[in-house]
Amino acid sequence: MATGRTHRPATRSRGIPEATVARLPLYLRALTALSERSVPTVSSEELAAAAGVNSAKLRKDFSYLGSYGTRGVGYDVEYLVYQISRELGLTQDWPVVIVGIGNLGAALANYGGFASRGFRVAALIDADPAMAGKPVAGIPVQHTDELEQIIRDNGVSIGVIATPAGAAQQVCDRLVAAGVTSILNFAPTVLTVPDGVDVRKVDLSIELQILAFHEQRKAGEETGQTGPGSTPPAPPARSAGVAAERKGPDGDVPAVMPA
Amino acid sequence: MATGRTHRPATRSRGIPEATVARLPLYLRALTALSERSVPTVSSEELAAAAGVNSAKLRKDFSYLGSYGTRGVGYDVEYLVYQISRELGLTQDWPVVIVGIGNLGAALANYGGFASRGFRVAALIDADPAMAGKPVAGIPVQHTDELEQIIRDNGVSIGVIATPAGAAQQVCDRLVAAGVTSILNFAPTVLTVPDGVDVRKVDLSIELQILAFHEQRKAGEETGQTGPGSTPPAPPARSAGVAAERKGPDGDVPAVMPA
DNA sequence: GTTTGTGAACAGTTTCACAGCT
DNA sequence: AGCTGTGAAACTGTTCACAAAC
Repeated sequence: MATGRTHRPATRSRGIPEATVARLPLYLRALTALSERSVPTVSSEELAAAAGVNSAKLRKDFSYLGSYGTRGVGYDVEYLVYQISRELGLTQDWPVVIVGIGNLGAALANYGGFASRGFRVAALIDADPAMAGKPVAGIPVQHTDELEQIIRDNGVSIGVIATPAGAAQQVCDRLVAAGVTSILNFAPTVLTVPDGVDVRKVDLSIELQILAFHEQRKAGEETGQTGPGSTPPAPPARSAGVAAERKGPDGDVPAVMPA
Repeated sequence: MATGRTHRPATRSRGIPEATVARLPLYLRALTALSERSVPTVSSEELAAAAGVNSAKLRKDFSYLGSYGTRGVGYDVEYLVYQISRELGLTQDWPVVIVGIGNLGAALANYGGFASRGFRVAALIDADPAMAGKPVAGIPVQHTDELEQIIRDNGVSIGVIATPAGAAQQVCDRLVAAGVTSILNFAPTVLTVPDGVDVRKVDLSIELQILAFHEQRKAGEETGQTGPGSTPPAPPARSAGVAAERKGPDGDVPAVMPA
């Protein structure tokens, strides 16, 4: 076994299945919209439609939280908003730091949905000394040297990494050492963290590749073809032992096929 | 049944499980890194470690693609890069449009990982006439009026929505009507699309809420408490019929608990 | 001896369908 | 009559463990 865990152990936290937890924010958003329109109660059918899931799933999900509905009537919107908020831990506020204030980090800092819902941007941190003091989204950027201090002074337990891939693991290690136990990673790298630290990743490039897979399938269905017949698949070296005849001195991969 | 599907039908596409498809980009990234270091072969154990999964899972995943390894040796890096790229449809290039060039849209346009791996930003589109013509990441922003024209002229089948939530469904409808069949949605809304259109969403706020849930659980374990005892849970109105006594005239929800 | 590929066991998730409460 | 809450069934995904290939 290696130095640290890479994946959280799918911890069926407190009896609530992970898949359910991942949907609670969706329900909460739909409920908040209903609440703003002063809708008093909602049925599982209506709420499920608003959240984009089916109603049986929604009822099962809510059953893990307790019996918060009324048979023959539906769910009290306000009450459910409160219960889900509480379950998600949104009745307290969570100071977060964003590390890496490039294009993406700045966009995140400016993102409204961040500030709402109990999350507060406690600090913006960047390695570039030239950025120090410059305000982004009204918050002055601080230098990476201050990272540990900032984490401790603000009691930060959630960190957002928006650095280049090369810096992400190092930043992650420092965040964890300073006491952060939840990390949202936007850098395209696999982070290794100790047990007890949660990592979630958001990866644009991965999402696009998944879409491309399905897109290709759709196209292939129409024409009966699997893909465009470009270079034929180079067969793996068949001679025993050394299998690396094909790799040229430049070591460059045609992974992306420029054309 | 409503006007359109909200969820793709979990289509176990071409025999490859969805969960496996979602990990292929991860393997590809790890393999590309190995390839750049001119590593000729890799074992399932090593590659799994680099991708942050366990080796049994990786072998099972690869078994869906075919038998591309050599027992006693491992996998040929170059060959596997090619096979996965092809499976994901990355041997062709995919023109994408980004709609909504605010902070986030601009960050996405500037994101390097976008341009690599077969994705090409074909156009940037924004509703603000003042932005039209202004170059972002070297690409001039075009007005929403041109959307249909752009999609068709460039044969775009993948669209990225980075607009405010309120505009997202409308933009989505126009993209779909113009021929887009895969959408990556950054707006915090549930999109409704017809059958045959894939939607993937990236939602910062949801990810943070999931982290908060686990974070709260960790805190609760230490102290034996479930949460901070703020306002006691308002009981659901017990009288039959009208259940909305508590909602004030401003209709604002205490979902977020300012303190 | 090493490492893949895979059937079989296990675990988690979704859907069904209906009993039970209002 | 209407809608929730939930066992049971069906399905999907993961892990185990070992035979087969090198």
